[in-house]
Amino acid sequence: MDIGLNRALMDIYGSMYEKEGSRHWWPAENDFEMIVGAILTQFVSWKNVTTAIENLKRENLLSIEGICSANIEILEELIRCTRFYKQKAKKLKVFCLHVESRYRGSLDKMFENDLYDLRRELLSLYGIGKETADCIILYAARKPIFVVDAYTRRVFGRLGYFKEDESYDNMQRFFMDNLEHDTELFNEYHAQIDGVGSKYCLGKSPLCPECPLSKICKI
DNA sequence: ATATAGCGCTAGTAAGTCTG
DNA sequence: CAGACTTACTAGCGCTATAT
Repeated sequence: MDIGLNRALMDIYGSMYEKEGSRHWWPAENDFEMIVGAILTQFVSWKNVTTAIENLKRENLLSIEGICSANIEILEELIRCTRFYKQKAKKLKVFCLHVESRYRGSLDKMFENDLYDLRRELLSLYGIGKETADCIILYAARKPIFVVDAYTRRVFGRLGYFKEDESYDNMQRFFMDNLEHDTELFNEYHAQIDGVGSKYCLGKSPLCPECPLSKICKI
């Protein structure tokens, strides 16, 4: 751990937190809803995910048994608003069938695995890449792993820490090497980056004057 | 004549992952 | 690596209808 970097990262965190307050991430009623959200939000804004989750709830399909037994075309229709709906319907099926067959439908049982075993297992499933796996580990299993994404790359790129095309692993290592491994900190830190990335640090015409990081930003 | 609200259209943008 | 997946929302624009 580099003490200077740790202090810089905690300063950045403090500036964001001070302006935004706690973000209470991830917004879901339970672990399973969180996981469904994580899969559906791939390359889609959160607003559309909310609609899809409401659809699933309305049809009483927002559960492992529900998804397992649901007709795939019905499922596709309910989550259509989250783009790539055919792939995503299949992804939900694959995940739920896996938990059903290997853990008798118990997420808690699955979460008893240690962090890196759980990560390997999630990554082996169709539809779960690094970001989704890490989101599930942090926000549902509540184990300390740092989630990075396109917002992280953009925000920290503009702060001068990352290249435009920095790899997922490099970004993740950067945070995990220089922060205390604490589930609550990782949770809130990612949520704060997400907030700044979607509210101020926009791709086109960012709103720098309002941004909590403007005083330490390079652009 | 000018202002403006409402509508339809287009282009750009949006929390990734898999396959070959 | 690039290509595939392949929807929804919205800002921005021109157009028209109605109000000043």
